[in-house]
Amino acid sequence: MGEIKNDNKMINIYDIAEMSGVSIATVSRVVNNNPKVSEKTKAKVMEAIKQSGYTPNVFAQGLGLKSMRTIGILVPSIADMYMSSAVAYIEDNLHDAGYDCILRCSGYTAEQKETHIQLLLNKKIDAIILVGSTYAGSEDESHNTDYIRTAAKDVPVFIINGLVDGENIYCTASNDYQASYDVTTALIESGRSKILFLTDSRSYSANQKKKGYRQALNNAGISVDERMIIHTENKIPVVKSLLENTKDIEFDSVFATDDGMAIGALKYALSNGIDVPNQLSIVGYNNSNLCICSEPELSSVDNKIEKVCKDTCDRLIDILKGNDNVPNQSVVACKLVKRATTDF
Amino acid sequence: MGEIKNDNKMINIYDIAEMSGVSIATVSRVVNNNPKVSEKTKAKVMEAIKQSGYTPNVFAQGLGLKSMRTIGILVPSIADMYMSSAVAYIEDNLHDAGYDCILRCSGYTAEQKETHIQLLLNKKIDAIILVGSTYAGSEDESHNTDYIRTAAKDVPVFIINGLVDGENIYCTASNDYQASYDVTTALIESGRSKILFLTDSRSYSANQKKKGYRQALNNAGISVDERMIIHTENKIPVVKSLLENTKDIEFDSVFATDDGMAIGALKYALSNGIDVPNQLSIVGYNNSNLCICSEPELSSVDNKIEKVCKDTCDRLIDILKGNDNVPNQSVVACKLVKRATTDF
DNA sequence: TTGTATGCGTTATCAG
DNA sequence: CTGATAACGCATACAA
Repeated sequence: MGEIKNDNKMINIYDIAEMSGVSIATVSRVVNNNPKVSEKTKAKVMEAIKQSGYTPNVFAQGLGLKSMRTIGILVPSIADMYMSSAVAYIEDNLHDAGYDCILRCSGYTAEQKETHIQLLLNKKIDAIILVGSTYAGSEDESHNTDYIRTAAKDVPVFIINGLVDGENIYCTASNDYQASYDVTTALIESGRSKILFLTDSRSYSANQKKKGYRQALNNAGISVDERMIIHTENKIPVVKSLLENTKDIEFDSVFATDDGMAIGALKYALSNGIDVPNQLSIVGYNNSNLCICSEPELSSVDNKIEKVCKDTCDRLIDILKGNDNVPNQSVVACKLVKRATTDF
Repeated sequence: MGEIKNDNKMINIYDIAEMSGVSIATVSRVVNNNPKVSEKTKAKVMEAIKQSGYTPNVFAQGLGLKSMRTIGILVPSIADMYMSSAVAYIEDNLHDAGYDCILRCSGYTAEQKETHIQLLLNKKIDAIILVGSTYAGSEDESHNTDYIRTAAKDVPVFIINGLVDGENIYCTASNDYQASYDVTTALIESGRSKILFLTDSRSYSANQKKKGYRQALNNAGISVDERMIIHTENKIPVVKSLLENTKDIEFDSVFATDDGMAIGALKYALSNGIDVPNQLSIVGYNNSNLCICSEPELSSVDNKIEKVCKDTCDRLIDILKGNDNVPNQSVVACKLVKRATTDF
């Protein structure tokens, strides 16, 4: 047992050179599709490679090229549905372009994020992608994105759904401000005025949503009641019992920055005999599976994560090709998906 | 713009050696915590390292050690909730042990799986983890796990939720046979006899579930009606309309191999005025978020993915430490979570 | 305890 | 078009 000592000396470029009667330089040229090599010798070398099943040693390649064609992906939690689908799109795009992905889950605290980003940089990745606006700093502490600018001195940094200024930093975000403004406005136009805003985050994205909510109320001449803006956990039962214990403030609609919280509100309504959407309209965010699981099905904002990821990867690939005129920021429009928890 | 040419010559072991007035060998010893180095010189070197912010070049380390302490994770789709939570646990465990993870999403076809596993091997990872029983072969084609045995000649292969024989292959699976047997038996004992079995897969795991279902029926003296075993897609609306068009076969309960299909069945019941659980009992699998999203909430099998991942990583770390007596297979018990779609 | 010298497997720069 | 050979940055066996 356990005798898989893997002593089989890996075949290397010298072996191929010998087998095909050429120098290692020529083998290297063939492997790298260098045009200045005659068809004849190329054929010989290719044959030897095929026979032996040779593949170049990536460590040696990395040492020479200072790159292993690897991208670091940092995500607070891959178990989150929004993040995991983002990673799915990213991995797919990058893989097609010949890059591998190192995944790290950082958690949400500032310290964790900085530590993980540093560890990732040590791996000499070609670029880093930060998934989720949690990396884009929070409400009051605008300074705490400095660690991103520091990282950007080493490799290009790409942010999914956050906007951070800085050289070598590239951001793609869905237009959460506009989407949030539009949803709030639609609720108002459908006769609602007491709109509960539920969020679990103080990230860049959450702030954009909050701004859109405020602006829509302002534009409609409704003064913002700060008690209507509630920070909670993105967990169905937590939100449900939260609302059950919030009898002091009246609301005729709920707008949540994640579907989980919206479902919590829906559960609250169902178990308290509140008619949805007539007595209570509910809108979620992210257009996740939960939307079509609930009954009635949940209206939600589709934040076009696939497009955001595609844009990000396209620009990453451009940058790594050496392309110079790549825009630093881009914004993707969201889309409201109307289902049965709203009547507009 | 674009002037981030990164020309800053990376500081290397020679620089540190010079700065601290020692040889590179000594620096290397300090970096690797080699005990035979005096406290005094160690302090000097540490100081230089701290001053300069030096970190060893991982490519050079890899070239010498033939390892970059990296584990390859192969998963058919990271957007799947079950898989993404598995990857979350795996990444966490491995990270704590000082390993990084390369993630690849392979898709479900045999060809894709083989290609991706090969590409992963070329990266000279230290081990490979296959997440999901789709890698463990399907019903009829027992031979098609050979590509796993081939890979295992290069590096240890770990399978999450599948059992494949072979040297250097280590498997951890939840006991889906037993769980399925227990669920089916419970349904029977609560007075059901026409149990629809819904599945979207022919993987090892799906087969185990099917066997448990059959065995329970047999033991109860109920002959298996093959029409009750239905292969479909794990999509809520697909299953819902499937059942709406299946008026020819009667059923008083549904057991699905994934929560998504169970929710589809629930939706069918709700929209057709069928009382759940009285007229129709429903049990799902994976105990996902969907269970507490639906109304009534879904009974489901918790397959203890966290424990499965922990076991897998523990053994992986053991193996890579050179430990010899590591069991090849282990099985983790599932747990039925009773909610409102069943009355037992 | 410390230093010297060599190997690891490529890529790339020169000559030829 | 092809071949020597010098980096690349580190670990380590061997000397001292």
